Amino acid sequence: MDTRTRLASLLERLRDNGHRLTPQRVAIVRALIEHDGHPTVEQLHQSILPDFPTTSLATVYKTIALLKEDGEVLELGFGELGSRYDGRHPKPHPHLICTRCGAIADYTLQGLDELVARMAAETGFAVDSHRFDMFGLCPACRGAAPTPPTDGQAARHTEHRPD
Amino acid sequence: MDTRTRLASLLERLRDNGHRLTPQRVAIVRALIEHDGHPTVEQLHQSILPDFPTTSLATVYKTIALLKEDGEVLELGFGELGSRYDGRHPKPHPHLICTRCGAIADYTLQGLDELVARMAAETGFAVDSHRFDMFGLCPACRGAAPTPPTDGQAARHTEHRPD
DNA sequence: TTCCGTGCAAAGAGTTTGCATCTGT
DNA sequence: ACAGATGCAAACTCTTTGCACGGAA
Repeated sequence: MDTRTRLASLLERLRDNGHRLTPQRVAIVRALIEHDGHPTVEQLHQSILPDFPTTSLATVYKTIALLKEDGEVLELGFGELGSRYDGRHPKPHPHLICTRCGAIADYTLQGLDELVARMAAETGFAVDSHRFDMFGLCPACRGAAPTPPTDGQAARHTEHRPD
Repeated sequence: MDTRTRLASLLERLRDNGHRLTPQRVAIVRALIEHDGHPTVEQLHQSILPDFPTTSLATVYKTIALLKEDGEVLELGFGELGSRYDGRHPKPHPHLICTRCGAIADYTLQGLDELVARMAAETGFAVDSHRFDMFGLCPACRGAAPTPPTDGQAARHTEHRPD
């Protein structure tokens, strides 16, 4: 599904659920869908500020909350590191998170649902969602300086959340 | 490994790393190891209060931080729901979390390490840890009232974190 | 016109930190 | 004795909430 279709789908969903399509809301949803990656609330806020300079973080949070209610956005909370959102693929799936540059890659694991179902069956739990994250260094950061002390040579590629 | 051995092992580790074995610290580590489940900081704090009434939450956090540095405790952060700690099995492993009563069950998944290694190899990430959690209803909560409105009959078994 | 949404600021929760006072080693 | 630990309170971050004004339907 292309981003245009997905965007229309989300807006329609909001409208059908009795929510108003304010310009800010549309902009937030658009930013969420068009952002290639797993944006933070802060990043979404920043992307719409040029068009809507008075938009508050609270509004972004509220809009995302609406989408979460409908299961149209996947929230990846990382404790103190804040949360990332995926409005393109809201179904749970594995992620690879770079602990150095913050990049997050999606992974499609065949048979994961069956695996989860098997564990559920064995334990007697009625599982309805899951979370599978792996932490380490992304390909780019593996090649970069091991643990940059204070040098400014390694072209520290700026992916998301550089910390 | 029984809890007694594990406790001695952790205390030794702390001592070897140049940390002092204060009574509070020993009590916190003991509480962590002896707690059958995945205690919260609050729970650890409560368990040692009878013996050390002046102990502060900060001290509990600091002690856990030491163990985390040594990789001797597994931290399960749940965003707004706070964190749970596992001092018995610090190696990453799957968990089944009951969203109703808060119970957390461990699961030993054969071949998980190989699976993670395969995903790492395919994506080029250098994975050094992971997190695999499943959310749903535990066996006890499945049988209980679907979504207790206001009745007081269902013997709502008190596991951890009743929410 | 009527609610719902916005945006500001204040509140909240969990965790961390600063600092003076103790204490293990 | 001295470096390190404790414990209190303040600080911090991310997120939620209260409320008056503004705007979608």
